Amino acid sequence: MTRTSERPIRARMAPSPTGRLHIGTARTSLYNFLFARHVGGTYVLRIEDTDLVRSTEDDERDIIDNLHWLGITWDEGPQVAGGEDIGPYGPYRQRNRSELYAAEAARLLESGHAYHCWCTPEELEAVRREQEAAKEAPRYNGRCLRLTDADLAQFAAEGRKPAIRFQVPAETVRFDDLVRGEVEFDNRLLGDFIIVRADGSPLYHFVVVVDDEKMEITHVIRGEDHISNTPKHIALIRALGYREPRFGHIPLILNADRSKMSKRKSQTSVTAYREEGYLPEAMVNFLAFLGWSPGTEEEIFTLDQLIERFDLAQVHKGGAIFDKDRLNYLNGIYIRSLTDEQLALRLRHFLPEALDDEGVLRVVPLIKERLVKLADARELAAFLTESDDEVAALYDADKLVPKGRSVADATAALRAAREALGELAAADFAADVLESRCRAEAERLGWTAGDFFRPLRVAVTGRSVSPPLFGSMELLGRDRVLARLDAALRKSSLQESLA
RNA sequence: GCCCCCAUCGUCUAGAGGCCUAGGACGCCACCCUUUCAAGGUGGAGAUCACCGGUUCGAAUCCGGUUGGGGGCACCA
Repeated sequence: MTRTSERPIRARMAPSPTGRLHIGTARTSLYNFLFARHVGGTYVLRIEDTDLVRSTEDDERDIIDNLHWLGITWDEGPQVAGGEDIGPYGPYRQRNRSELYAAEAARLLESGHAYHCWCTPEELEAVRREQEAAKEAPRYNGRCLRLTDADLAQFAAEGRKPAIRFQVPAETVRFDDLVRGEVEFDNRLLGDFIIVRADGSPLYHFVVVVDDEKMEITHVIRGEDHISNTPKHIALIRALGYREPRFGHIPLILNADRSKMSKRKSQTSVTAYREEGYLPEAMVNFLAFLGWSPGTEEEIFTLDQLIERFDLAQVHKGGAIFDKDRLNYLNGIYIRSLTDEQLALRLRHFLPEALDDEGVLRVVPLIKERLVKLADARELAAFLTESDDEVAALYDADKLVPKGRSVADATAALRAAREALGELAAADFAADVLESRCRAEAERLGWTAGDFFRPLRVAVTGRSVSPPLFGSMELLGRDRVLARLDAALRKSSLQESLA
């Protein structure tokens, strides 16, 4: 066997644009990336779009954009979705490599490693159903291996077009998996499989082998769901006279019920997490630790630190549940590690246009340590862009009145605050001034500060949970604060008179 | 059904024969701080290392079996 370890190291990610970038694909891409960068190898992006019906340019764009967003870079591949597709080992979209696959399939036909299969999908489906009913392994029965000239003439007369099927050699295949060690499989258990459809388009197991060879890939790191497919790939590699790459199968990311992470049971698209306001740094840190750990108690790592520390030998064998609580925790850590300016920049698209850049920057100190996700800023800062009427619509006695107090009490508190703050000039509407004034009022009325602040908070923000009260008042400004206090006063006096 | 893979607190994990009466983190609970909520601080509950046999003076760590879970077996990737 060729000693692949002596070839320059080349790894690849091979997403299929038949859906948004999947969390699992992102993690596999990340591990490949960390591996390639750690060893100083070359990293290649190949688009696996052999399924022309399901592949879309939108999905390719989503995948490439999100890979970039995560900070994953590559040396070869289509750099821009829908863009040019050239490079030293290009093209990198499989739809642009069909001549190559046709030629390699022809070689297999010629050498007798593959044969034409005239069975229709319906016929195959019927056989499969019979096998399942008989509790047998569902695999091809080899019918087209034993065709007579008469059969052939008949198919031709019917106008049938043949698919090309690979004849799997009866042998035991072994390989040394980079994360699992020695794996053995008896290929006699496999049925011959299709490598080219009747319409001439090639299938995954075939193209992946051809491309990995032609692109000189030395290390194939992929999800564990492919470990059972590896013997097929090795059989193909041998039949085609290719060099065998090293294989490494990483554990799967799981749904809460421990099944393979799927769209039905979990949120799997990276775009969705991005839109919720997860930071790429947090996502990368989180994903890296789903199946790998540096062997120490450190847990916060930048991409560069991950590259430095990553080692396939420390990748786990068991699958890991996607734990959103932990992602949330990490996201909070990364959000709080940003400067106010950096955070304001990232928050821009999550906040209403009505809040200008200066406005965003001014709310940041108030909401920063309250954000789990960037999108949380919308609710936290809503009181700033909502009109006084909108805020007033949120008032109700339940919120306005502190526990153990009456509506009359709340009214008294609001009135006291209204009068005290009304005496201040707009220029004096600063958090520290507002706070000392309000505390003085609370003391004068014999209220605890906490109780006294509650009606004010609801009056000013419409909510019983809000960013720090006086900072919020400062941002709102004198006129709007007083208007809201007045509105709350009307509401509570009204309720008082009704009571 | 057959084959392959896996197995430490609810979750992510440390652990590569004695350092483990199993460590950290998330989550949970309590307290502190405190104008709400957070953030932060302190403490706590939480794992007979799936089970059963071996090997060994000694096993979470090595071996075998059992059980459980997952994955694969497409003219999807």
